[in-house]
Amino acid sequence: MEKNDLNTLRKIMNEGKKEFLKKGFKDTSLRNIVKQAGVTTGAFYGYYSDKEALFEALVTPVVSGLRKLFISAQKDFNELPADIKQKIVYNYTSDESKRFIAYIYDHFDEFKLLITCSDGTDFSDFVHDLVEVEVEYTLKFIESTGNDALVSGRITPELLHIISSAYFSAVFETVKHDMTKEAAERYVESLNQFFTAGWKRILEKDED
Amino acid sequence: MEKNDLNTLRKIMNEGKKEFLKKGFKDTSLRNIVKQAGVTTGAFYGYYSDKEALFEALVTPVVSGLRKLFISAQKDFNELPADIKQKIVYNYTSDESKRFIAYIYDHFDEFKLLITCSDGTDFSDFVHDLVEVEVEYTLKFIESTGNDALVSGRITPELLHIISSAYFSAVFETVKHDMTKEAAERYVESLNQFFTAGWKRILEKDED
Amino acid sequence: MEKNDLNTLRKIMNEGKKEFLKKGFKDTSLRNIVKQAGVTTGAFYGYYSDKEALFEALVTPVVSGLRKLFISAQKDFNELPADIKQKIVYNYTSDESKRFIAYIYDHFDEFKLLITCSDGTDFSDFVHDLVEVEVEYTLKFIESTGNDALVSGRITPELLHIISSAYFSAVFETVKHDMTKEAAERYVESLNQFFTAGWKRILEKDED
Amino acid sequence: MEKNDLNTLRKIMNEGKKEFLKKGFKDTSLRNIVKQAGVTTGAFYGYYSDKEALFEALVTPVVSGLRKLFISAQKDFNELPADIKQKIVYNYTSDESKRFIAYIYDHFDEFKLLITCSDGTDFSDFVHDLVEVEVEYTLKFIESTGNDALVSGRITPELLHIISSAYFSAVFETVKHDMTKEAAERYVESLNQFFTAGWKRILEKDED
DNA sequence: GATGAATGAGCCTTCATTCAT
DNA sequence: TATGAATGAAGGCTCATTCAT
Repeated sequence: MEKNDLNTLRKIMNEGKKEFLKKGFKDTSLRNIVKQAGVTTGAFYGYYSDKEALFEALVTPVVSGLRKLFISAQKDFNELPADIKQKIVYNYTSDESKRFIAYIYDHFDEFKLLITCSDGTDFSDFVHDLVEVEVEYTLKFIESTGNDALVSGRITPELLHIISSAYFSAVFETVKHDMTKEAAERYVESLNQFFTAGWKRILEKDED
Repeated sequence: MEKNDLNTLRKIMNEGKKEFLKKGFKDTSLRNIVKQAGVTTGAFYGYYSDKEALFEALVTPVVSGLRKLFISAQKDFNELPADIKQKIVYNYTSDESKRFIAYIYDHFDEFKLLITCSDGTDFSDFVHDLVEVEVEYTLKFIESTGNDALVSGRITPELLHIISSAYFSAVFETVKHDMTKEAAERYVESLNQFFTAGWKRILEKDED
Repeated sequence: MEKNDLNTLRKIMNEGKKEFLKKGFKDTSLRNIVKQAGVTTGAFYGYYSDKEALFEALVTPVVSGLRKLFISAQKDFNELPADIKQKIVYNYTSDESKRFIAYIYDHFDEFKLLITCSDGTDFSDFVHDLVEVEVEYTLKFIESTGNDALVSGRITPELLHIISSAYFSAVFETVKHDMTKEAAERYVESLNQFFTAGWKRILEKDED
Repeated sequence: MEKNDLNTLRKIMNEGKKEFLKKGFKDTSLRNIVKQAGVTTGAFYGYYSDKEALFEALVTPVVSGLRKLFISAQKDFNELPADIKQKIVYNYTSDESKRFIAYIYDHFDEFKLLITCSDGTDFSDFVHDLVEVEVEYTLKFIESTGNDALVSGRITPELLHIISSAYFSAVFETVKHDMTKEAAERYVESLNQFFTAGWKRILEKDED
């Protein structure tokens, strides 16, 4: 029984993933999943309450995994003394990016699902979540270092949101384009340099 | 009613737009469009070959309009002497952005359609086109100014692609979030400063 | 077109009626109706919003027809002078019954549907409606003739309800058992005599 | 839990009763019963062959209990000398009714099941049985007392059936409406007076 | 006795599209 | 041009029941 249970569930998950990847959430039919998996619709509903529940099951672990990874990195950094933060912020970002990319490439299919095939699910803009976390911690960082960008109005939360969105969009382009992990690392490194310059520019006083 | 009868096509387009905006391309049913428009399915098929053709008709003009605007700006700039280009590049970008934003806000619904409701159509990533144009012209710019970023491998087309994607994603966040035109202009201005810094950083020699 | 329209609708109604009659509302499947009717599911939904809508369409005309007939008879009687009412009440009932039975037998299938096959629909206790009308008018009759049965508490609305239910149940037994119209008339006539005696008994003073 | 584990059968019966009462036989799903009962489908099928078998088990004891009670009362009465029967028939009915009501209220849920939730089962008109018994004994009574109602054709078995149906319908309205036992007793007493008058009327010679 | 995964036919309903008029 | 009835495949999902363990 144990063996068979795992098999059916595994088959459903595997084929579900494949189908979602191939056609996207909305155009994937349950019937097709179970047919490909060689099981019946009834069997499916023994495991999941509906199509979205399967998608969720496929994707939730990595969503919260990434989120946890990301938040803990932000938290750890945030708890450092202000002067240290100031000094290491860009290097820290670089290290963090590497772990971020590593995590993504350890669960590539799932991120592909999230980025490319999630329309019609609750995950259709999961990036938004990350953006919000980043914005939150960026605000904390700016405040804690005594930077005047916020109080002067040079930066607003909305602007941070937009910049952050730009950043994550760029990062997930690696997934959209099926880059190799190595390429992704290289590009994100460059991207970081690019963004670092940007951050420096808007965190420092205007000199237009 | 007489006046209303006059334009079946207009009614289809209006209601189609409304429905697509409300539910997205895939979840919009043709029957609902024609019902709302007060016409029949048969009438619809007199104008469009299918549901996607209507979406296309709604969106194609602004897609190519923006594309044309964008390309001509890039072309005009590209045809300037290298030293001039070098000097004015960032100001030029700023002006171009304003026209870009103006165009978007003159056709806000259509861009909303493209950004938010196009999943399932050929326009699901229409930004890609713009990115490619930008990459193409950025390459030309770099080459024509004798910058060594490309030959040194510091920059690759893929990296340009990613940065460009980031930029356009950010720009279209204004649409996603229903910003006012004025807010959008402000944010994109800031965004430009941010990206300008980035460009400077990666176009200049490494100094890590 | 007219001819075909009528045919499809008629076929759906006819076969729907047959199927409902054969299996009852809940056990009748739409698929079977349309299959028997030689049309498609899509065609069905052009006419009715769902299975219950078809049942309703089949049955509503006679439900309200009978109700109207019944109410108007009750009203007419109720508007007579009290002494006349007193005198003719039982004969009046007899005449009314005949028209009632006539109406039922003019729409026998529909009443069979209502009595035997309506479980799961809003008509599952349509008799209740008739009972309430009868109770309402019986109360008026008792009051208007100065009878003390109500004020003395010898009769209550609940008791009237029960007796009325008994009466209509009995009447519709004719349908349940597929009696001929002639048999039905005879039985209801006897039933009326039976109930008349009962009414006399409880409307008159207790003499236990 | 230990105690709870002790009686799988009881749990099935309890939850089955609850579910049938809540949704009716057809709309009750076996899966839901076993889920509520905290047992498995397999366990269920160890006790009952199918869903209807459970319903039957729930309801059969009281059906035959009532039947037995009813038949024995009828038999006892029937075995009395004709002249005695004649004299006491209506009082006898009254006493019998009390025991009848008592029995119903001792098994209220089961009767509710029978009256309100049995559609789709063989018990959907369990009253029929009682009616037939009553008709049978009424015929015997009429014959044994030498009444000419039958031979004269004034009364027929079908008429008896209808009147009997009316009576039992009325009695079970108490269950349909969740009357208290006391109210039920009162109403049935009134009902008996009502029906007694009716019986007298049709057993005696016509005098219209 | 009991498990509970699996069956698979069946349910109602929606859809883009066609076509005779 | 326009009608709108009809198509019929496909959708997600539920169900009583079985059976290997």
